[in-house]
Amino acid sequence: MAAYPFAQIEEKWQRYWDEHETFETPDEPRVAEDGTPREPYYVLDMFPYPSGSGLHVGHPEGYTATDIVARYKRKQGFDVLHPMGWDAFGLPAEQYAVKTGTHPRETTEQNIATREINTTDPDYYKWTQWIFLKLYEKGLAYQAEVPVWWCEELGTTLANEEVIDGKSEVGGHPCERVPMRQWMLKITDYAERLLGGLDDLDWPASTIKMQRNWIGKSTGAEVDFGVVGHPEDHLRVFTTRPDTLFGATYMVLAPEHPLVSKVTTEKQAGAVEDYIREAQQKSELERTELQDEKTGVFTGGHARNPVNGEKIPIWIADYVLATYGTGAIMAVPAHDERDYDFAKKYDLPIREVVRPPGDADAPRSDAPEGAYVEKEGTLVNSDSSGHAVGGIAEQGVSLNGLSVAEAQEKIIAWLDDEGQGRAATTYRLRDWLFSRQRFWGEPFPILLDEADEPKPVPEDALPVTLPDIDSYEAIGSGKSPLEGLPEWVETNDPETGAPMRRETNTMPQWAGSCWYYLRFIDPGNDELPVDPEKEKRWMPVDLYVGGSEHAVLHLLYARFWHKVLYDAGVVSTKEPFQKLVHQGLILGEREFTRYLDEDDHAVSAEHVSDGSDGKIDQRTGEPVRAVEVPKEEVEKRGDHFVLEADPDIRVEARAHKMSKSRGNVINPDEVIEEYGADALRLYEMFMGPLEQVKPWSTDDVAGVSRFLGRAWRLVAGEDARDLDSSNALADPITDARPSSQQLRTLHQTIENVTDDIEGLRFNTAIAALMEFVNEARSWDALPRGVAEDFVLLLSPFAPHLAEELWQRLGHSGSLAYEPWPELVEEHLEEDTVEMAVQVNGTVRATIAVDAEAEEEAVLGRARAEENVQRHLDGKEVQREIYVPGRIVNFVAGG
RNA sequence: GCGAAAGUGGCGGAAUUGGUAGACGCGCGAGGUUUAGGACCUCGUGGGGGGCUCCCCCGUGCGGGUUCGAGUCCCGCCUUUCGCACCA
Repeated sequence: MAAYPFAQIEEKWQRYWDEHETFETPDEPRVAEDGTPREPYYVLDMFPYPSGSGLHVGHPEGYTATDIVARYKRKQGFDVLHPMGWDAFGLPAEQYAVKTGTHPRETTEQNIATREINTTDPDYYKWTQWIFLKLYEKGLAYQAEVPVWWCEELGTTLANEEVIDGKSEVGGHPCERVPMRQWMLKITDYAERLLGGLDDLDWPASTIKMQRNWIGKSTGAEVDFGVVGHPEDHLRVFTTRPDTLFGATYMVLAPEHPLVSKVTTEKQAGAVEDYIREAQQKSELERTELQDEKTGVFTGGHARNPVNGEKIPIWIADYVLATYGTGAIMAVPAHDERDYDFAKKYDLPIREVVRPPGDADAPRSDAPEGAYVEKEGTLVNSDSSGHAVGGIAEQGVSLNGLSVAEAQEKIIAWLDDEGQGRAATTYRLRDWLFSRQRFWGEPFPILLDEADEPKPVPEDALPVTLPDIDSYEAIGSGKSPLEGLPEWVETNDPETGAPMRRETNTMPQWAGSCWYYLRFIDPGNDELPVDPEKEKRWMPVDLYVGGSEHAVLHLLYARFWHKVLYDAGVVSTKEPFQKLVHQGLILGEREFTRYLDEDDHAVSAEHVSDGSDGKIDQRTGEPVRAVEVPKEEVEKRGDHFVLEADPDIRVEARAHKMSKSRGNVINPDEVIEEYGADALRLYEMFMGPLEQVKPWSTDDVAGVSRFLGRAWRLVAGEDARDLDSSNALADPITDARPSSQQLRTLHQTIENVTDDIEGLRFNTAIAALMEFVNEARSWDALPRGVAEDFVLLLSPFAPHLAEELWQRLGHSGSLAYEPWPELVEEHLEEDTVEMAVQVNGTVRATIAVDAEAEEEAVLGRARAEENVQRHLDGKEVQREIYVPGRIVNFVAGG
């Protein structure tokens, strides 16, 4: 039998909330009893985003946390907006999973029905298109030819990750890089603001850092190098170390650099072409992963260093990325590790120009081993001031003797004066490739004329809806499936009537989720994405909870759109999400694994490591296979778990990510079936800190379920078996005044639970509620007022049970808007306190002393303790440490 | 390779201003209750030791240090997890 009748209780109260629209968020602020309007509080979960592993208990974790905060804030007198919705675009095959993915609302209640939004609803994506038009009007959406992987056999384009060794991951068909017309969003225009905006956000430091790294701001200089034999051209490089210009002994271009063919000499043409072809076959993944050995070829051409007129060779190498900076670098092997490796391999000259601090005077004929990359030291070998620099400047420049910082400043000024360079900032962030050749996405509100010139669809013609078709399959040749629907594609210019074609690419998955938090505020508006008054009232989102896998993509894209909407006057805040928390992953139950080699001999776990093709015995390189071991056959020896039957064989003990293939997925529906939604909520929060990765343990769910049963019986009575035993109360519920001891227990609980919810420490908040119940069960009688406050404290965590108990305590309505119990400090005060007495830092006794006791009296009591005397015997007390209410420490020696 | 976070009982985790380490829960043990129980109740539970209402020693990844006092602060390692990975 269940610990308490949760099934009846939960069904009853879910129906009640639904019928009474208990959690409806009003558009107009509610007014508190004293006439002041309630403050708004906006708490939001990231859109459910279905994955291949289907529905599992990780899903409700974030929702439960936000639901607890929402319920708590309502009791604190806030108007709370806590909506839910889903993003169904992008993954048609998983739409069913998306729908079941929203099912966890059973655990978070149907408090959202009237604000539900769905990105695939034309009434929603009308405004996604509207926002795209704003981007377009501002010149932030443009078309460009971008190389993408194209697979002829599969008839589709593929992402970088889907191509290995120039072949498709699926089927192994050959692929090639083809430039295609793509829509791009100019997120780079906002790089600086996206960076600056991070400063004032209450976000996890790691996420802020990831965004900073992603944006990747570098400051330095652009420098123009002349091309020998081509006076009309120059090679522009970006460098963060312009101080090392005199140390540049060669240049390297990315294989895709536009000037490669021009600088290549006839003699080198064959080698260069071969190299470029090879580089093209590699995916970007390979180019970066196979980093062990750098490769490159000499073009035969030379460049001229603007600071000294030196003629240096031009190479091409794929360690220089076409997409970063200018796609060309000056190589300073003495002060850059990559350049150093390359110079060593191809025997290129290395010239030291920054001498590390400490050996400034040491004369050096040979370049030192390795690259010195620190920015401390003194410039050497950097002087062209005695002469004109041929064709560039009348007078050279000297950096010798300067620090790195001084040298940078001086050389940038000199380059600027001579027109050969300038201070510059570069970002790693690239413009956002915004089009997909898929059916299931938002259509672009764009028409193309006969010359392929885009023209926006007028606002009043939105939305541009997807056609109603059965087959979503690709039609080949790199075209969107929409292209095969002439009746949809062919249209007329609504202004001139001229024949036009619709843009057939669709928007990527991220589009709809870039602004959904605004739509929740005003879901039915057909005039605007969101009403400005309402936007002002609710924004920004006060608490945003979601997985860290979106740390860069969604959170960066949404911030970008938000800033564009701010510039367009649509929103009043510069940042959308004020406070952000990532819930930690929930892993499967802990498993014990042993390993067997091919002959079924046991292999101790410490010898097993990851091979290229699964687990191997690292001593022999032989493959091993994993076998699960029941936990009864395992014991702990020292730091490791071993087989009970053979203690020399270690087993691996760890929890794994839930996945269908591993078969360790816990389904929340089954947990709810057995223990109820309140128990599931409570357990998910009790497991540990919200942000932390935690292993699931079904046994532990039983523990919190027992606690709920004890709470139920504490208030409803030991005999309360089901709802039919009417509105029974426990006999010991009394109308007598609570004792000071009872008040102290209650108010300690109020203090702990309140502080812990504020800090999102739900695990310790629940522990405090458990302590209350453990204590209260020993009382002869439970005063009604104490019981009521306890039920209110419990209610954010176990709302169904709390409502039922609240009703049994004599209330007719929901407790959802009952005020949160207030802490009364004086109830916390204790008459006596326990203090530890130490001798030389080790506890030798504890004494109960009057809370008001004077230091001397306490020390006297402490000294009088028998065990303290024993340890002080024959010693002289040199010092007495007294920390009121906490500790006494006698420091004795001799 | 670089960066960040974290290492506490058999397990999940408490103890974030240095002040009685192990709250709370699981598991385990003993007892009670029950026709029965994967229910409920009571007590115990870091390890070791003793002459066992009590006392002693050891104990928060490892090695040093600061302090009357360190899980907490400092220095140096080790391990794990998560990011980033030629960004000039």
